[in-house]
Amino acid sequence: MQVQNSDIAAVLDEMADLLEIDGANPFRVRAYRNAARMLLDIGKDVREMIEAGEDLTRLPGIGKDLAGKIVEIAQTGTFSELEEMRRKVPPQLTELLDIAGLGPKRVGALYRTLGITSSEQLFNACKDGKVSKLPGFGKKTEAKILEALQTKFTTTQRFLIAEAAPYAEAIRKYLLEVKGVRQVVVAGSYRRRKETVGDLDILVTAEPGSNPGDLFVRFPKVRDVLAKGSTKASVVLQNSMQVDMRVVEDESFGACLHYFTGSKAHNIAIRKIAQKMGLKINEYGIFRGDERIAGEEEGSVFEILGLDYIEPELRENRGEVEASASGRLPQLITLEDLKGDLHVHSSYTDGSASISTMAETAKAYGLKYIAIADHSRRLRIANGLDSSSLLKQVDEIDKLNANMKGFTILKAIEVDILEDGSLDLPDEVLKRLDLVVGAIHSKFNLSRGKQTTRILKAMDNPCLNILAHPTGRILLRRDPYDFDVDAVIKKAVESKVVLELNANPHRLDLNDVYCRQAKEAGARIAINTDAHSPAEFKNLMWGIGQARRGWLEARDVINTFPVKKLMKSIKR
DNA sequence: GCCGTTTTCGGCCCGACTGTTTTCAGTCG
Repeated sequence: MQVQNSDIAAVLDEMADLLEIDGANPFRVRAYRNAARMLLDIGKDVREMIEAGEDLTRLPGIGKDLAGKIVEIAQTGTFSELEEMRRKVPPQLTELLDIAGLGPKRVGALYRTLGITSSEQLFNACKDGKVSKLPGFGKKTEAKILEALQTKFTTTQRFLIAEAAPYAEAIRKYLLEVKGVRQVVVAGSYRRRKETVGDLDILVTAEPGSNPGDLFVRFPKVRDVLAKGSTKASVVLQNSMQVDMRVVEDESFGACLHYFTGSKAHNIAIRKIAQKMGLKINEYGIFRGDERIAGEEEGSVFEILGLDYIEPELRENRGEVEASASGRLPQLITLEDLKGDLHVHSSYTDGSASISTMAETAKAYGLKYIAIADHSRRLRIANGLDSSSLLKQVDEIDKLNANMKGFTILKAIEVDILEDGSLDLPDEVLKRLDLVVGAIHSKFNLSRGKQTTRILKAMDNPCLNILAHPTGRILLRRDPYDFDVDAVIKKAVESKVVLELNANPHRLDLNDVYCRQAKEAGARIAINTDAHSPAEFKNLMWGIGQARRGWLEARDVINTFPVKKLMKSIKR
């Protein structure tokens, strides 16, 4: 297994944790954390950069020191200072940081005074009343730790954005009915359309005197109230999702919305610019000295700093601030730009509805075409089509199209890419179709080399038009298969094979970073639902969210084209 | 540990809530 960026990031993050527990300079800790985050964001394989002799100090936040350490990690999986630190601070301590209410200072104190290194030891120490006697700890803290340990309270659980959406909407509606409440907006990673969210951040403006927090903590699905003040409250829902609510004055609404939309890294970048201009930004507004000069509208935050408005999906400090300053922000794709869906299933295989029902539903969603791309014969479990059933389907589609007005059903297949890189149906049959979507549904565990060769070979087949869910990940459940994404993107550019952004909220594959990498390399994307039922067309919104996070514009996405242009441009 | 139109040292985003204190440290976002 090759060392990936995420492996290097994990090692740097561990160092940051241990340094923090050891009481190191917080800015030094931040340097490690920033470096770890940057590695996850750049969309370039650092190991390959090293092999190519590239200068790592040109990466943001990487100086001579960290560059050397990253090289060492890439070669050995660790670095000498971390090994030294592990001898000084037991690495198991980092697990205690996951306990709610325990941060590096307290974990360090528990270790130094009581020698605690595991949650079991911590549990016993609390039971014996030893923890409450430590300076800085008390009875309440001890009880909180015990409760957290007993309920196995984890703050690290994440939820698919589509899972969080019904809760976000329900809480929004609930709060809007509270007397005196004027505005309710769900901010945070939900507003940035991140593929998974750790919590919900809700921003409220209300008449003076009304107290939305009182009702917020009584929302029916609340399990625990973590904190409740006059302007801020936090609760945990029955499904363990944390929800934070913040009440602000109207005059601060814009600044607060920007602040609570984040990301943290984006906010820091914005505040640095303000600082250079002698201004101060906080969640209440933009200030010159004590004078508030803006804050009611979110747009004013950018305007005052001389920046173009940055859409929430871009706010990750991945270059959007610089692009905004120089007028180079992308014109992000919107849901309305989509004209069709090129990956739709029917009851011919594992879909729940007939071709005509899927077509009618797509039409009702405002689409002008869909491609019926059912499974091929290899996928027995899904009743995959052989050549003759596929040709029957082709006949049915021809008949349906004869009676369609202003809508086209394209003839397609989601053909299995077999282990050797060949396609699961003969070329003569595939050539009868309007387009061919290829996908991997087996042998996920091939070696990196073999998996890459398999995909590249499939892309060499001129029948193939679209590579479906290219990395094969299932969010929160299954990692992507191991292959060389850079090579596949390069091949997509050369071969004109389109890469799919699968809009199913469990997949969202390609992800944001790869979408952007593909766009910059000159590859084209198709945003497809992979719908197995009529209800799944609504998933296009999650695909659009991820596409926008990947800086995609309408021209990068082929199913924004009218059907004629689409058919012309998909030809290889 | 990084960084530089206050450039090789001295900064590094900012504030709310809690609990343990009696003015503040720790945690969290």
